[in-house]
Amino acid sequence: MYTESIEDYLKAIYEIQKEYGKVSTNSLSEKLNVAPASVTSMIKKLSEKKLITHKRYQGVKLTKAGQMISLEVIRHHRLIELYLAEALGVPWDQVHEEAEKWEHVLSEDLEDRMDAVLGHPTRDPHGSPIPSRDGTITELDSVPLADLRPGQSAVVVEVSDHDPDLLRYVGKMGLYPKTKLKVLSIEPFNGPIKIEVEDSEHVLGSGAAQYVFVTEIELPQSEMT
Amino acid sequence: MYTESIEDYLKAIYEIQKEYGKVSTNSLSEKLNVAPASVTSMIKKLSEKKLITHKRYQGVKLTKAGQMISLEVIRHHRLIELYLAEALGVPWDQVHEEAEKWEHVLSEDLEDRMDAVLGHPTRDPHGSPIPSRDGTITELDSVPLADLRPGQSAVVVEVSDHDPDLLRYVGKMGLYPKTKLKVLSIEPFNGPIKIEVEDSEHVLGSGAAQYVFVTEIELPQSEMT
DNA sequence: TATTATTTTTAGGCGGGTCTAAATTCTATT
DNA sequence: AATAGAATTTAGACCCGCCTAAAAATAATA
Repeated sequence: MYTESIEDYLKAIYEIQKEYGKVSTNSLSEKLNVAPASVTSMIKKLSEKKLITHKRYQGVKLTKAGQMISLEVIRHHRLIELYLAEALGVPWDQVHEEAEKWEHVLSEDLEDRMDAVLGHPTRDPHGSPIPSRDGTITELDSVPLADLRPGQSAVVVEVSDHDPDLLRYVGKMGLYPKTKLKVLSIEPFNGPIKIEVEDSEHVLGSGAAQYVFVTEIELPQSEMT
Repeated sequence: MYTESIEDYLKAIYEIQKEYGKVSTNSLSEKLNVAPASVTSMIKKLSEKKLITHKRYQGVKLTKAGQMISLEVIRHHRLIELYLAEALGVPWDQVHEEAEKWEHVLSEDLEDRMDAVLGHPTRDPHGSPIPSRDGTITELDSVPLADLRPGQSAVVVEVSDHDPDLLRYVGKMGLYPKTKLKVLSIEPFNGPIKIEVEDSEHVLGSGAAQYVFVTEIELPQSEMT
């Protein structure tokens, strides 16, 4: 078994890799809130354990083994998030914090039980995909809500869970995964975006709209304006 | 917040204190599977934090503050055990191990939610009392099953959870908390004990009977032999 | 290209928790 | 009371994961 710290690094590497492609020492330092020097020494350790590959002053990359572990941790994390939301009614802006700690001590047996109780789910409360036990993960295509044009309709796929305030903010407008919405207007220069959600209008800043991911949908004739 | 290690020590001290009265360095060393020297240095730390009092070469004793923390951890532990058994069907011989890790990372919010879902329970799956949030704990009077005399009837109050094998063993005979039983015979010199549980007979060794705690009950006339 | 700015790494240190080996103190027995 | 045995503590060391400060390598810009 690996230490909590190692699991956190691997998870962070996976996430940065997915978002930016390249994983630098600094990006890890920032994401994990540790000094760059600390990252360097952990990189050394992870390399020795063959969980990542590393070229000095270039970035870092997960090996197959490293990726399996990170996906296992992410699977724990997301299953826990969903379980807490479904079974214990924990609000979606709080599940992340709880899962951050629990994910490291969850047994495989309990993982399976939760998975079964939840009916082998594929998405967590924020819409992020839950990797299967064998490390398969299916990301859905989506774009930031901020990239839509007025008149377009879309369905929410995923909301970033990096900031609880953001989750509460967009939650108040009903912007959860699977929610349908229509863009009414977008002010230029990253101005506010007016949307329609379940027959009521909301306005949200472009900052928030950056973190709400959607896919465009064609509305049936009857629902067209 | 205190470290996981500190919580483990405090919990162990509470349990040894309850079982044997005096808490020696060696007893902690054994219970926690660490070298005696390690215990000594942790004792020093806990004393400085005023969580225990300590007289050289005498034992150790929890302060009020130390006791509150240990009871908080025990509350977590037992709530988790019960929750896992009730909500996720984890067998009673496995809940302990799971709880050992989770107890240290359980938030107060989640503790409350689990407590509520379970209906503010007072006993864990092994019959051990669950301390209330304010640190109240009510032990029930009981004696080891091994101390009963032939002919006596009793109800199981608590089964020690220190050994999963023991739990599986007595579980096979249906000896769970609240189970009624009657002692049919006891062989001398710590010999086997014959009991009747729900109209079927079982024999258990005195070793196991040492860890099953019961209270005597008067059977109604109709059920007397 | 030379210089400055940024990123990354090295060097050295610290606290937490553990260990082994040796010294000390207590306890039990003769 | 002397001494052997057991329990406890001290001394010194290790690993983990983190830190700061300074050096080195790379990237950016005048």
